[in-house]
Amino acid sequence: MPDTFFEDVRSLHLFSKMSADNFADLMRAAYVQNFPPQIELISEGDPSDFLHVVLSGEVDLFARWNNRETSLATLRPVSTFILAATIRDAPYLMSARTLEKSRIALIPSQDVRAVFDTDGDFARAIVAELALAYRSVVKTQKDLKLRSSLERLANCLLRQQTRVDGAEEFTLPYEKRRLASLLGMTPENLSRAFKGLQPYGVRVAGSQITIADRKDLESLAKPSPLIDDFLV
Amino acid sequence: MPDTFFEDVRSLHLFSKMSADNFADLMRAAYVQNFPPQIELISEGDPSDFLHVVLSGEVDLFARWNNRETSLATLRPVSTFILAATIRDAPYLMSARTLEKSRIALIPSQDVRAVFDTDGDFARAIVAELALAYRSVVKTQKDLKLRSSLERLANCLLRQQTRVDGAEEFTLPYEKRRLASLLGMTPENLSRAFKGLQPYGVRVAGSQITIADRKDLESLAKPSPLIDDFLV
DNA sequence: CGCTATGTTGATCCATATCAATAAGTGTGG
DNA sequence: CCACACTTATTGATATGGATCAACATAGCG
Repeated sequence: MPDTFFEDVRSLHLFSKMSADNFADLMRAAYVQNFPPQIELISEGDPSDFLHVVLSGEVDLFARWNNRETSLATLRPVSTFILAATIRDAPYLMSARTLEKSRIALIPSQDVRAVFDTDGDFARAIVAELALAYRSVVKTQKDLKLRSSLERLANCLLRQQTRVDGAEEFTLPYEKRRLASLLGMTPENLSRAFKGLQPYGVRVAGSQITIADRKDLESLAKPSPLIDDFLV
Repeated sequence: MPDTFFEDVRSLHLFSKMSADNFADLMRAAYVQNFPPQIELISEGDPSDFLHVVLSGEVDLFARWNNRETSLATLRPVSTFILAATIRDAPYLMSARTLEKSRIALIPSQDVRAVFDTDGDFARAIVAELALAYRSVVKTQKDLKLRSSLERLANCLLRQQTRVDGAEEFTLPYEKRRLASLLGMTPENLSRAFKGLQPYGVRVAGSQITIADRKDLESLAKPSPLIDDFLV
């Protein structure tokens, strides 16, 4: 009944190096579920009962406060989320919702913590994962505090272009309204920011982006590996 | 010659549970240095040669981009910094400077990674530390994206008051100009924000803050454990 | 005690949010 | 397959939070 999601999970850095026994322990009570779009998988403040793994589809991590809401990250297969909360046995800090039909694996948090307590390799894999996640949030914070919204958008487009191997034309992987939220601005402002990038050779048609001259856009964006490079 | 800083370092959660042997390995090439105020200890982009430990004094973590600068965190004794960069053997994402005369212990990063590779307990301690740090940055990001500067200041004051066990009057632990930067605003704007909190019972005299009625201030600040509580 | 850095205040400017209206997609059921 | 409804995107007008610039006050510090 649990289909072949084991391999997908196992393929993650987080789980690939642990012993088969420990992995089996983790998977014993794990299960997979299919969710339609726009389902709130977890809500901030809830106890972290499961470590989640996106197997297919797309998940939005967001946060609410005082009737406001902001998107913090987008997760695509195959990746885990809510690892820090699971480890600390602390409530979720973010909520998560499916953006499209998604398959999510759920691994009981107590099992994760139990294996973590005994398996040094697993602990080390978690360290690598958390350190990467930490650095990623720090970069986002620098982006938010040091750049204007126009600069953030410019750099975001350059990062996207890099992800598609520098192709001059590509499709935005987000709905614009969500992109605005991720970048910390309103949808209206994003529309205007796109226009503001026209003088730098950015063409927008729906979700199709064309960057006529990367150098030109870079002259405005001033990308930095210490903010924009995923791997650093 | 290396004085008694061993115990201070050992007392940290990060090191308290590891074996004496492994701790000795870590300390073998470690050393302590005294720095005057305003010394830049590390610069973003530099390779992470040392894990740093603040033994006394005060350290500012900040970042620069395009001639702008922002403070990201303040470190007080006894705490480590640059752990994620050390673990990943990646360049620092933040710069650090002493704010006052400070004693800093420097532990070679390669030793940290070596012990990390063999000592599961140490790896687990690092996980706990990183998970906490990660959650702390996420909270800051929510604060930045969901709140206005007035709300950020109000909540910051409430957090400070909590740190001093709810005393009605306390001293700001930061220079105002740095507080402004931490909160993502200009010094001028911070001045005005303090005035904006007067109607909520906040009195400011230099760095002395008086909160006449916490409830009143909370009605504006709407503090949330998922943003403002250190431990959650 | 004076110098320099920090903090305050006021005037103005600018970026971004908000509000409102329209247009363009997207999906659904007849 | 089209028509309708609903959501998303754009555009314009306006408001406002926050930045900038400039002057002055204040407080540390040598």
